[in-house]
Amino acid sequence: MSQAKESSRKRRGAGRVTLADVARTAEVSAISVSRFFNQPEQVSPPLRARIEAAVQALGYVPNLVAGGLASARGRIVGMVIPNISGPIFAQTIQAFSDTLSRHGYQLLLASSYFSEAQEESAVRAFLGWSPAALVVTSHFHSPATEKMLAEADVPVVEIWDYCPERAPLQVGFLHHQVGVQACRYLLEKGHRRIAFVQNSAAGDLSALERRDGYIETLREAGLEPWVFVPSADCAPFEAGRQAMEALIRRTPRPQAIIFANDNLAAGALLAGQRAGLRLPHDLAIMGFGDYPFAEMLLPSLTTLRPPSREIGELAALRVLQHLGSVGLEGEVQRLNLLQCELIARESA
Amino acid sequence: MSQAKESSRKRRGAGRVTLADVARTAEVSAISVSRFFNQPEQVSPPLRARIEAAVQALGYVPNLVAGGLASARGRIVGMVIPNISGPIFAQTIQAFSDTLSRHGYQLLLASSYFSEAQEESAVRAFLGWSPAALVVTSHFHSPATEKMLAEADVPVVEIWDYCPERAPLQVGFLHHQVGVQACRYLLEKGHRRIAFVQNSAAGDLSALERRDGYIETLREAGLEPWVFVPSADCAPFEAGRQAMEALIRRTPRPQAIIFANDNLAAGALLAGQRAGLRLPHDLAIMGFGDYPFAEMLLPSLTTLRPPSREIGELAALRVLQHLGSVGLEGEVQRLNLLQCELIARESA
DNA sequence: TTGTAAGCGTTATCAC
DNA sequence: GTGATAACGCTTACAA
Repeated sequence: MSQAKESSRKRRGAGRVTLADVARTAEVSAISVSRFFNQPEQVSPPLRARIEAAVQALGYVPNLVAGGLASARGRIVGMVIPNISGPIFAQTIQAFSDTLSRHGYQLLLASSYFSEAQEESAVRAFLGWSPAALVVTSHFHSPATEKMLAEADVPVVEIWDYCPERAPLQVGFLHHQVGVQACRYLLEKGHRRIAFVQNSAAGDLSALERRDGYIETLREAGLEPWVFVPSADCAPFEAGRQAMEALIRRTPRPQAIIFANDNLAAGALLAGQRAGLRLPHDLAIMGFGDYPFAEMLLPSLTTLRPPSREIGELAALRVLQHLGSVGLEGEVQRLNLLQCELIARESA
Repeated sequence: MSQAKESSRKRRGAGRVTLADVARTAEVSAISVSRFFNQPEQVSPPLRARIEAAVQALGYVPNLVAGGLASARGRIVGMVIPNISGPIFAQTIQAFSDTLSRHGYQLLLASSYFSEAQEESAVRAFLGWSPAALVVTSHFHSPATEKMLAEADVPVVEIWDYCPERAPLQVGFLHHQVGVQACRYLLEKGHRRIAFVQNSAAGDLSALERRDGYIETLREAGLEPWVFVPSADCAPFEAGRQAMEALIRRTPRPQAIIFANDNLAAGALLAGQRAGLRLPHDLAIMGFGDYPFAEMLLPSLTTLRPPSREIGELAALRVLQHLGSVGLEGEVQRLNLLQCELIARESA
C-alpha cells in the first residue's frame, strides 16, 4: 500500500505493483521473485513462502510486456484466419486457444477474409509483439508476408491446407483429395452428369483445389467436368440458390452437384425443393464443411467433415512442443496430414 | 545489413532491426523515427521521406512490446467470451476484432466456457499485457475478477448483458426483456400452456434471466409457469430432444415451448417431427439466438435475434473513443442498450 | 520541428 | 541457491 504513494508520482505505469515492490516486501532480490514465477524449483522453500506471501499481499500481477521485452519471447501466439465467425474455423480457433491457454500462452487473433493484404498487415502487427509462434491459414501469402515469415525468428505453422514442399510446419489436409473423395462417392452411386459449384468468395483458393480434384477425377472416368461459377462475392446461401436454379434449367440436367461448401449446398437444397424437385431422387447434393446445420436439414446434407478441431489442437501441440512447453523426444513433427471424413446422409 | 553482424553478438533479440538502426540509416534521431510512426504530422516531409526509405530498406517492424513497456499502454485489447465457436459470440468477436484492427489495435482472446475461474485466469493473464482495454461477457464474475477489474487502470466493457447499475461500460441487451417478448408473442397467438426449457450449460446465467422474464409475464397473465430443466451439461441439441420427448408425454401437453436457445429448439423440432407432431399446428416452438440454421429448418424457426454484430461493433467503437483513437464530443457513452429482434417464422 | 537523457519492469549474465 | 548489474527497444519529459 505504501508503494502506491511512492510510485504514483512516477510519470507512467502509475500505481502498478512491480517485481521490485514484491522483492522489497519479501526482503529478497528482484531476480528471486522472477525465478519464483519462471523456475520455482530453483528457489528454496523459505524464500518461496516469503515471496508467495508478498505476492498475495500486494496483489502483484507480473508485467508480461516487460518480461517479453527482456527475454525477447512473449508468451503470446498470433493466428490469422480467413474469418472468425465461420463454423469451420471457429472450432479450430477454439481448440487452438484452449490448448494454448492451458499452458499459459495467449492468443492474438486477426481475420483476413481471404485477403492477402489484410493477412500481411496482421502478420506485421503480430510480429511487433515478438510472438512465440505464428499461425497462418493455407499457403497463399503475399510476397511481403512470405518474406516476413521467413526472416522473422519465429516458428510458423500453416494450417488448413497441407503442402509438404513448403518450409513451415504443416497441419492440415489435402483439399485436392477432398474433391476426389466427393467425386468418387458420386460416381460409385452411379451418377455421370456431376457438376461442381465454386465458392462465391473470390479469395477462397483452397476451394479451387477441391474443384481441381473433382475435375481430375471426372476426367479419369472419361467424363466431362461441369463447373458453375456464381456471381462474385454474393452471399453463399444466395449463391447456392442461384446456382441451383441455373443448373436445373439445363437439359439434360445434372444428376449430382458438389458445392464448394455447406452454405452453398443449403441454399441449393431449399431452392431445389421450392422448384419441386425430390431430393436426392431427382438430384444428389453434396457439400463441404459439415456445418452444424447439415444434419438438421431435410434431407440431411451429405458432406465432408474437415478436421477443424483436430487441426487447432495439433497445431497448438506442435507449437508447444517447439517452445519446449510440452515434452517430446526428438524433433517436432513438421508434416501433419489429417483426413476429411465423408459424412453420408440423405442428400446424396 | 551491416547492423546484422553488430547485433548478432547480442544475447537477445539477435538480428532484429531496431528503431536505432533506422535512425542511423536515415541519419536522424531515434525519437524522430518514433514520431514518424506515432505522430507523423509532427515530422517534416524531408525527414519523413528519409525515414520512410530507411524503414523500407531495412524492413523494419516496430517492436510493440518495447513500445508498450515504455508507454504503459499497449495497442492490444483483451476479450473474454464464453465460447468462441458458438454462432452468437463468433459474430461479436468478428465485428469487435475487425473494428479494432482497422484502428491498429489487436485482439487478445480467451474463452471462459461460462466458468468464473477460467475467466479470472484469463483476465489476470491479459492484465499482464497492460491492455488498452478489457472486454468481458455479462456481469457474473468471481470476487477476485471484480477486484482486478476495479483496481486495474484499464477501461472495462461488459457486453452481452445490460446492467446499468454496474460501473463498467455496458453494451448489451436485457435478457429479462427477451423472456418477456417471447412469452407475450405466444400469449398473443392465443397459447395458454407455455413451457420454458432451460439451457443445459449450467453456467449460462443470462439464460436464467430470460427464463425469469418468461415466468413473470406468465404470472401477470394469471397463468402458471412451467419450467423444464434438462440433464446438466448434456449436448444442447440432445437436451432439446430430451425436453421435447418429456414434455409432449404430459397431459395436457404444452401448446407452446420457449427454448433457452436455438440449438435446443432445433433438437426439439426434429424430435417433435419424429414423434409425428405437426408443427406448429400441434405445438409452437420458439428459440433464441437466430443461429444460421434457424431459417433452414422445416418448419423454419421463430426466434429472437440478439444484436451480436452490433454489440461487437459498438463495444469496439466505445473502446476506441475512450482511447481517443476515434474522435467524439463530450464523454464516452457508458450505457448502450440494444434490442433483440423477434424473427417470426413458421414454428410459432 | 528536432534532439538528449532517463526511464518503463523485467530477464540474462556473471559473480558469490 | 542468491544477488548485483546491465541490457531489451521504445517513449516520455524536457531542452534547443
